[in-house]
Amino acid sequence: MLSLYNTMTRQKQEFTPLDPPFVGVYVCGPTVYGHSHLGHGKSYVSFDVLLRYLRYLDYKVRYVQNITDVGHLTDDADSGEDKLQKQAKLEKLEPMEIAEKYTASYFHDMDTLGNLRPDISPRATGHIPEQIELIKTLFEKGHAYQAGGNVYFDVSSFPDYGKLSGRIGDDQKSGTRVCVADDKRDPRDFALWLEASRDHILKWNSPWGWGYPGWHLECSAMAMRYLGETIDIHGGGLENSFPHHECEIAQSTAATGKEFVRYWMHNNMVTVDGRKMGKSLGNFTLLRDLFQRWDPMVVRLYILRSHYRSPLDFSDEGLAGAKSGLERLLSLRSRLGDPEAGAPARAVLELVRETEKDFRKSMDDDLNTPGALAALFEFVRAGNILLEGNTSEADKQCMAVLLDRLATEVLGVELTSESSGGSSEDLCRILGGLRGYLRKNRLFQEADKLRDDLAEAGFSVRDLPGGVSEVTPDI
RNA sequence: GGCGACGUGGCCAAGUGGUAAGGCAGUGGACUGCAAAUCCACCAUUCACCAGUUCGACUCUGGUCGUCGCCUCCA
Repeated sequence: MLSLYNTMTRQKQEFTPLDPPFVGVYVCGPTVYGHSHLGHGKSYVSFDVLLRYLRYLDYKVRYVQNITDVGHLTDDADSGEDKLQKQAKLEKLEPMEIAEKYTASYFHDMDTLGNLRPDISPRATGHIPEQIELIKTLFEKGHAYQAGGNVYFDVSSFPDYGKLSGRIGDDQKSGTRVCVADDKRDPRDFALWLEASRDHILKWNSPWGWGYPGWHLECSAMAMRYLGETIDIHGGGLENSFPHHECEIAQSTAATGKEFVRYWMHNNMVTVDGRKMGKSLGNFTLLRDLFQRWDPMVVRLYILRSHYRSPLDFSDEGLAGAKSGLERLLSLRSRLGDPEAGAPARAVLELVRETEKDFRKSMDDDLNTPGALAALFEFVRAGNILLEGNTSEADKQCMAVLLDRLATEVLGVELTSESSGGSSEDLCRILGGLRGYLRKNRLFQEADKLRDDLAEAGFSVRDLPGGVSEVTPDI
């Protein structure tokens, strides 16, 4: 039975969908004005694993993740500049060109990391009518008020505001750096619609004049549009729980009178030397740069080695550890090959069953991927031992299927080296044969020279029992 | 100031009221022509600190110290 930590109740709860077997999941997507960094990677890998695991459990999941291509300001006062517009000026492009460019970059990085595409990736600018409708409803129900060309949500009309983040009461003023817009009735009130200045490029006509939607509105509008008024799971980064998700709850619940989200999930941050990796500190590492130095699957495994609700401190040492672990998994998978199915031995069936049981036990416990990986590594040792003895093709097939299902299908860690397909695979076999031949004839100097040259070219040599050698590209 | 999270071996990282998974690194051994890979063995009497509850706590309660996040856009 899967249990998930619900930020709203501050405890792990058994997961049951509203309308089984269907599950609606909404995850806050990126604002597309820059390339993705490791922090995005951790977040979206975590939720990708949630999706994969739900599907492994045979739920029919609809996964919606927005693309924010408008509307967020550089600061809380109305004076802030649209971030896309700012980046557009910098790059001398249209805001929509910026959105296109970084949306493509985002998808490319996520594909490389092995994340499945969301079923729907709605753009905020494509849902302005839905957002305007939502504001109208809030007006009708007395939760919104107008101040000039701006429209605000009246927080005092929604008593549950602050429940998710534990910020009850209105004394959020002391010690904060919030610059309160002076046309708000209450400092906690937040914008639903903002009047656009003359030089603002991204703007739309509305009942309240030309403007653009508030910062929190798009997620409410798009989540409800595609997943209904009550959605099963809403995910996002921890830093979004307040104010973003708090405001989403207020808007959506006030508009429909129904519970908006049943399970709130928040993933923790990537840190660098203990400090949050983020755009404001400028201490971020871009995924595309990371991929130059590390195989994307190393990065993925590195992320999975810590729990999604724990912070992950970025270090080369950690990445190196993940790399060794990945090599271990790859090595076993490659030893198993691609054999025919059949009737495996009892010991193999037993091992496979135990492994899957342990794996599921960890995953059921709020997606404990470090625990799930431990089960996999124990399987690797046991599998290697079995391979030392007499194993049938059916045994190997059975073990290979398990690895493919748990490591690749559920955790998304690709274990086939598709990079070495075709001709290079043939070359590796020929060179492996050559080293075997040289060793058999005790031409060790020549054999070792070949090994050294291959190492320099990025290939590892492994002498197998029986005199042949295996050549594989390094990761 | 308010809200919240965390503190486990050299590093990373799980965990249960009944006596510490796993990975990396390290050491010794088997195997090898030598390596690598693989396997075997070793590697925290101890889980920030101090009290308390308990037959028994790393796990529950209270306190102390430390680190971090949010309260402004941010995954």
